[in-house]
Amino acid sequence: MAELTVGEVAKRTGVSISALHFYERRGLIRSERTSSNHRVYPRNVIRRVTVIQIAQRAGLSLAEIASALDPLPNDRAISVGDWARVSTRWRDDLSARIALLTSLRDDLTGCIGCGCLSVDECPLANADDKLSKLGSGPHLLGHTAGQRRDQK
Amino acid sequence: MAELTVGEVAKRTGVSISALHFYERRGLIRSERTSSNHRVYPRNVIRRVTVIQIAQRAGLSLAEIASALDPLPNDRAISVGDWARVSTRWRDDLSARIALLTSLRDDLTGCIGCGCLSVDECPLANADDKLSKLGSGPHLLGHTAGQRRDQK
DNA sequence: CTAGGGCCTCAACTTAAGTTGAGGTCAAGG
DNA sequence: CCTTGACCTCAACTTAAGTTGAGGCCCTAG
Repeated sequence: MAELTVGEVAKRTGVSISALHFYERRGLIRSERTSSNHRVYPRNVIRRVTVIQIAQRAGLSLAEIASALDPLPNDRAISVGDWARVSTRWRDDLSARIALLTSLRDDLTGCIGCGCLSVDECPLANADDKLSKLGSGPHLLGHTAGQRRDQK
Repeated sequence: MAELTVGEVAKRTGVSISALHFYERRGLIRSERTSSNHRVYPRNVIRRVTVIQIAQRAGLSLAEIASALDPLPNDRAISVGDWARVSTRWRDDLSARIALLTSLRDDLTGCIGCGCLSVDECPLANADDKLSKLGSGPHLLGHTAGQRRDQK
């Protein structure tokens, strides 16, 4: 049994069938079809989906994940080298996000109870400089959203 | 000049007028009207909006912010005590998010190049236990989204 | 008087990541 | 033969946080 059906992939990865269809439309995974038009996946799709899940937890959007995964083989298994390249980048992204949140938390800790929220003196109130770089732009949203959503 | 117009609030806080309208619909801020139906805000709305921005950076959704701000006075300025109560809670949320991302990063660091992505042995591949609480579900998206949007 | 600026409302659109449902196919089992 | 289960497609809906645009009011300056 070298190949898997959608249902099997869904079961093994915990990702819903509709999400797998969706990933396929977005170009994150690919499938072959049986004579009766059912999807069939090579076994390594499991690893690919796993990588996608990790990246999502790290806060990347599917678009970002897609572009990172793009150069990787679809048919062949993801190699150690491929993974090293990709994971290093993601770890760095994560570090940046962590640094951002940490500095915000530190400011927050310093300001608890200080009542200094006056727009000009508080580091929190005018931290925009600090945060505008990473915090803004098109990704935070998608990104953060992902995180928050988890909690519901 | 004890009162502010929307345009002034927008200018001072960096939040667009349409976003201020939106916050009002969501119950995060409140306004009075002039005889010609224009919004007028008490000066402390600036502080309130500042607090909203900080919370958004911390990763909270407007709904969460609204419920935290709910018990706080709309008319009177936010007191030091109010702020301490609210900011302490947010700092703790932030700490939790930071811890989550940090553990993910550590796993990622440990796994770079190990090629162990096999579904059963890798801490990353089956970290679901760890992360499922905070990381999955429908909310990931929305939350992140807020942050992302800011940047545009 | 009329142009412009600032503001108002309301509806529709946007992105992300999926989910949900309707309607249809195919193969195996009773 | 007919039902059931697994799968297929396609369109529409969902949430979040706003943005955009149309159509309209009021006040001030030229």
